[in-house]
Amino acid sequence: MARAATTADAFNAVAEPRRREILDALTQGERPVNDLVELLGLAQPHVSRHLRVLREVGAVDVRGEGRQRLYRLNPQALKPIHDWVASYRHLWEERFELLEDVLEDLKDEENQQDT
Amino acid sequence: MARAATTADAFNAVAEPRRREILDALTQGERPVNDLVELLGLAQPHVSRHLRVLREVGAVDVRGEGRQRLYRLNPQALKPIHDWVASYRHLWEERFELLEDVLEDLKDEENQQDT
DNA sequence: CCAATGCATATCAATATGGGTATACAATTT
DNA sequence: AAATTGTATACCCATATTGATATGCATTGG
Repeated sequence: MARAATTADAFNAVAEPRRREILDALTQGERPVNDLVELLGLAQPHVSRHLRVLREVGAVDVRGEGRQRLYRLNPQALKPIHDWVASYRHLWEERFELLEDVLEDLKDEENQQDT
Repeated sequence: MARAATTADAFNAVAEPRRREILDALTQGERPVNDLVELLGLAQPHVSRHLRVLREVGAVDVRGEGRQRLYRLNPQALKPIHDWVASYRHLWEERFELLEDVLEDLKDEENQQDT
């Protein structure tokens, strides 16, 4: 048996650095393929391929706009990853650091309310 | 070019479900290989192989104890993953849910203080 | 209607995976 | 010292990946 398909789940899809870059870029908002091609400095077919993988695990959505295809982030697909690692967090963080982070979360929360 | 090695980084190492199971098991504490063999229901050579990958990315440490090899979790190796997904968290969570989680974190924190 | 633009897909190569099985090695026990 | 237990490593196979390149298809412009 070979390694699990990259489309098997978000864990596999996101193991590829370029795909993480794509997702990172999409946090800025919807983008057509060529934007990503430029941003990543990859050949267009590669970007399309990566986007396909991301689409198959539900990490991005597409929308046709004229002859462009606009890709948009679908962050919920990353939740399983978050949930899994999050359960390890207390193991590497000391108590005080943990508290700090929680307080930071609260601050972030407030900032968002202002937005 | 082929896919990145599973030992390339924690992202790749952890993309394999069995390796996540191993890490999950190790949250309970140090364990010899055969314990994991039983827990996972995998052949011993496979478990050893998975452990090697996890060792190479720093996710576990080993210690020889008699003829056993005791593996222990090294959770800090997962921090990069956490940090990456965490930045997406606010994108999938609604404000109220976020607040709830923060409160839950606080509660967890208190519980740990009691431990 | 034909050309051009924006993407997607197909194909080829090189690679390394994960599982199976056999075997080597190390520490213990008898 | 020989046998046993606990692990690691070597080798085989089938598979699917990433990158390159060429090509197909759809939408829009002239």
